Amino acid sequence: MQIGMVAKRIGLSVDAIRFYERNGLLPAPPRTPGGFRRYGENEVETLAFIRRVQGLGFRLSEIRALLRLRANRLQPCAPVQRRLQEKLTDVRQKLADLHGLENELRLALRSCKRELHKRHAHCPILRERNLRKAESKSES
Amino acid sequence: MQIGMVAKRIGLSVDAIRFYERNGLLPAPPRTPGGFRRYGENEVETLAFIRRVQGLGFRLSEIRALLRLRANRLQPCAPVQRRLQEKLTDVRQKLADLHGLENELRLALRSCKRELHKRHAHCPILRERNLRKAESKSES
DNA sequence: TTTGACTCTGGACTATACTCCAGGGTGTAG
DNA sequence: CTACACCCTGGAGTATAGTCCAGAGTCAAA
Repeated sequence: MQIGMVAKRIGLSVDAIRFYERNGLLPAPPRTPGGFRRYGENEVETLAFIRRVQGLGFRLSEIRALLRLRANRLQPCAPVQRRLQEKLTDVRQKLADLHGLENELRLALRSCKRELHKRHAHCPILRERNLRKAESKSES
Repeated sequence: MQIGMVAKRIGLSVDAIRFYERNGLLPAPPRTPGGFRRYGENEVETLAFIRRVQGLGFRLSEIRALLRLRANRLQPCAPVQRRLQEKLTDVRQKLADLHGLENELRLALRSCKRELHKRHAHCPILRERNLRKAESKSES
């Protein structure tokens, strides 16, 4: 199978596959005498694996580590578990951050709407002194 | 006030402030005869504004637009409201995505743990055929 | 006047995960 | 044999939000 076919089957670009090879995620495959890469099902599986764990939020450097684990056939589960746990912690942190952000945005939006109701021309978001603290003496 | 002082007060790097100037977020301030930037409270407020809305998850290109709104003193609230609403929608989308991700990670982790209990040596994450579908005939 | 801290510019560099391109070669069907 | 689709390499470019640097100049105090 040549690279374009693999790309189509997995749903990646040809460039992406070559990029993975250059960056040590996919081993260099055998070539035709003319230099074309020839892939088998193994490589396709590896690429599918990459896509899948990428979908789990791992970045390529982390996937590289996972692939090394996968390469030696001992396949120890514990390190993977540790990584998953770390990733889960990350995700939960991000969730908390985003919840906070959502709240701030809701408040900001609400103050904006109140302002419109009162038919004031000035926006409380733009005029920051209304929101933070009244440190505004030196207003140009 | 010179740039280092402003940087310290706002909690930005000197380079970041110059970067904002280069990129049209902060107007070019007056200079000393020797070429040093001289800032007043106005600029400090603008930088505080930048930090604040950046904390609300806006990126610099969006902040640039907000600053333009802020510059003409009409200060229309409605466009700001629209942007806040869009940003809120974004954030909620991201939250949903992350919740999904969290769930997937939890499941992956659980299957990993089950496997350890059973004292199997192979990790279900690394051996993807256990998770996807059993299309494994051509296993090298 | 000298010192030391600060500032100036332009440009290169960081990380991420690729994409796009030119200029050339290959594989295969008709 | 010729066309045409496909592939090769190396390098540049994309977006984001800055950081880091050299080499030079400036400011204020002692």
